[in-house]
Amino acid sequence: MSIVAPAERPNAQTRLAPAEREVIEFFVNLGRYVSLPRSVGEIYGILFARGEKLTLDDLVTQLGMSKGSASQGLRMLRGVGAVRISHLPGDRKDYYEAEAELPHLLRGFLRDQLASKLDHADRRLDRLRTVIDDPSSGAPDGLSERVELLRSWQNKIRRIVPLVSTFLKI
Amino acid sequence: MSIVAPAERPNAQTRLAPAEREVIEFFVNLGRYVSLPRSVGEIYGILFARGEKLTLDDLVTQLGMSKGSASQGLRMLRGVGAVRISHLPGDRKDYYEAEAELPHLLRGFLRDQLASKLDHADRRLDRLRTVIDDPSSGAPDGLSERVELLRSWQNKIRRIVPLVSTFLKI
DNA sequence: CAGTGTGTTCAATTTGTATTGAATTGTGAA
DNA sequence: TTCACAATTCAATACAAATTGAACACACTG
Repeated sequence: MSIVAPAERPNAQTRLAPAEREVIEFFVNLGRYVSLPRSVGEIYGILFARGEKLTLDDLVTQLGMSKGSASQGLRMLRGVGAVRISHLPGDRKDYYEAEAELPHLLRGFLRDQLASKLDHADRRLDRLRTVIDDPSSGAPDGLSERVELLRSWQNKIRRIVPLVSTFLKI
Repeated sequence: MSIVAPAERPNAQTRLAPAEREVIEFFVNLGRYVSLPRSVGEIYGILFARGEKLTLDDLVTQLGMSKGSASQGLRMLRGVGAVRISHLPGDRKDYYEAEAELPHLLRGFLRDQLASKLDHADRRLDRLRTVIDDPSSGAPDGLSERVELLRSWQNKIRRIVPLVSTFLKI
């Protein structure tokens, strides 16, 4: 009985140049701060490092990740405008490249992420107020004042967004 | 053989007033945006809702969480200055209350979280540059220019922080 | 001291999130 | 149509993070 050596599966990361690996790790780290999955950071990282258009299949082989991950990661990145999609004539593949302009990236983030979250918090605060105003809700002393404080925070934050936007010339 | 009914363990959440539950959920949600564990949001939430000093044991019984969670959650909240600790004469317990002033909270966040992360990114960028400058790193064409772009982002973000701070009168 | 009432630690468990890959859908070409 | 290829979906799995609770450490008290 002979023992078959495990197939030499070339760990995909191996073929990346050191410089590329470093850039990828940079974005993976950056993504962690906003709790993005590693795969998303990797995808943006390699697109940023290469500075050229890559296909889903390129990502799969170069990064050694599954098609599923690549597909979902690209969807997220498209969603916030961090990658652009394009096509080559006579080629059915989708080609992706990194959007590297900070203003563009931030605009996407402010619009898609922050705005919707602020709205959600608004609705939640409204509901909170009606609950508290109901005498049977058992609201502790002074709670409604503290909730008004929350609303004033909310308003301040809303006024900051355009301030930051103009500073960044978005 | 008689079947003993399961002990009537009053689900701790039950004793919370509706208004309190609503406030707690608000902060749990808020915390999710910055990926804080639910327990942390709950702790800050009940402290905010009550507006009075509570002990670790109060949190355990009122929120129905373990001592371990309460202890660790409080440590984190203390760390960013979101709760204040105090003591009563002749009482060994620690009493906690929520810091409800936005400026104070943001100051803690900016200092402890953002600043250290920007520094970390700085170091990472420096390393990235040295790697790229090494000709054997296999850096793709134009990468060093794109990395310089990253540095300019970084600088812009650094200039925004004081801007926001003054606007919020921190 | 021993005893009691605190808060903390951390290995084990539970819960939650990301990733995989086979099945599926969509689409253009022949 | 059917074929061939590309991307997406999603149930199963692997992985990561939060929570538990019992053991521990500490410090005041009698």
